[in-house]
Amino acid sequence: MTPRPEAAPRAPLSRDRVLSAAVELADGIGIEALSMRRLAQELGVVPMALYKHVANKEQLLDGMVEAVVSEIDPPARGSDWQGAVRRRILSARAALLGHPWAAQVIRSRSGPTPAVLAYLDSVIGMLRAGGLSVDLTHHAMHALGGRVLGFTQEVFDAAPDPDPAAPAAMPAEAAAAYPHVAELAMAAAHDGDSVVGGGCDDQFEFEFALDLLLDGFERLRRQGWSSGARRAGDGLIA
Amino acid sequence: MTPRPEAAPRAPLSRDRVLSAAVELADGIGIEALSMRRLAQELGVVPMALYKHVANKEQLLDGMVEAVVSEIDPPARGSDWQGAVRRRILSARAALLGHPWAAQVIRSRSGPTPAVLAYLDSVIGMLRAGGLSVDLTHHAMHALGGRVLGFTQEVFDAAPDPDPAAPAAMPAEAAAAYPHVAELAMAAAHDGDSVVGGGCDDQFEFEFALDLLLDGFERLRRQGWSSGARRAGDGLIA
DNA sequence: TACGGTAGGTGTACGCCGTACACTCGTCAA
DNA sequence: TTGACGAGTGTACGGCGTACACCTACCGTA
Repeated sequence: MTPRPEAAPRAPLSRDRVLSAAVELADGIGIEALSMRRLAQELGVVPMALYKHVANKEQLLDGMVEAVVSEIDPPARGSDWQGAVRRRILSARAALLGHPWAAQVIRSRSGPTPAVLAYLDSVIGMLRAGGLSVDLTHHAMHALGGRVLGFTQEVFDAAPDPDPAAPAAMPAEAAAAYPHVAELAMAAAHDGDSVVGGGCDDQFEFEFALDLLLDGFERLRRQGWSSGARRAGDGLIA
Repeated sequence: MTPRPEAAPRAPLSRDRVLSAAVELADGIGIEALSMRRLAQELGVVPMALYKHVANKEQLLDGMVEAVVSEIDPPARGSDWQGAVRRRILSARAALLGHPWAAQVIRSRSGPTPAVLAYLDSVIGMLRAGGLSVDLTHHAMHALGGRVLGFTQEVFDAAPDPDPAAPAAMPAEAAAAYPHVAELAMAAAHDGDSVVGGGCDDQFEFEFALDLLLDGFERLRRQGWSSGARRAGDGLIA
């Protein structure tokens, strides 16, 4: 009667259990509050027990990234390259949207994890299949940057406003000092947009920028653009 | 003879001295190694002395951002709006390029500091003066995102390769698993580009993406685009 | 049945971190 | 002369990641 449930004997740890608990905890309390000690406590275990399953906190974060990136839908078939890439990127965005910490963690890693690499590989493949040259594909991937994984590229990481009831119509003194910002904030009155990036329609902003880039790539493809010609100067497009 | 230089009596601290020492130290040892204790030591002072000049580490970081952003050249006059915005953004990039930690710190702040706000205000003003509608300007600013301050938008923050002599031609096994990535890495042989973002010409990539966006804005302006019409779907441009 | 190796969980401890709080000491106005 | 004040100090606390030694339950083998 060794495994008798006299006091809920706690399931044994495993790397997967550690990682998914970490993801869930980060979702709940934020990545900056996620510590090895806090995670251990959540799992009903002493902190050092975690180190039997992950080498250190860095590797824990890597594992969390892998877990999240693996949720991205596989690529769909058919249709034009722009639509295909668009759908894939939007599904990446959807997958990462529930894990606001993921962008920051991925950016902070020094190199890509296998799942990220596989994802990037698939997007590159779609661009190539769409007829973009290696050269153009290369620059397109740089131009997309983190956006390829669905990251928003705001100046600030846009912590959700803790008090959405007072959307801060800009303190009037500030509005005078920064008139153009104030004009934008005023106009974005579809909800209380504070400065830039407060309460706008993130999804629309994301798709706007994405489509602008994809259209640009397609235009360059059609005209056989190559990075050899026309470097600096005014405008890539004649 | 109180201030006699018997042992280099150390200049008194000041907020400015603290901030500029912090900027210099972060440039030297990296932002993650910058601690209040380390900074104090650099200034020949006990850690708590810093707290007479900055409220806490958060405010220290804010002050560092202000210091760096204030280095951005003032806007130039004349010429078309694209050229003007382009030059301003490239000078922001130039200013922040010497402080690789700045992008990360700015992103991690929850709100904009005054200098950042003033800079954004000036860029918005240039777009408006160029004839973009409030609506289009708003979305353009979101599309630019951190790029408006010269941030690169790579998936990874691209720590400089500590061993540039071994540029990692991709381990062959990896090349097989990620063929499209390998193709790109191979082609970007103008130097040892590892994966995506290793050793490419960052300045070119930045200008490529920037010009693509600016051209897109101008195109939308010319056709009187408004976010009211044509939301989701395939392509912003008819 | 006895035994030795091993994998997983524990406990203690170290050196960092940010910073609260009480203090000393030099300067200067009244 | 005194007393307030601002700058720098010293000590201490709670948190962090994790090295290292330990215990213990389980296993295959002899």
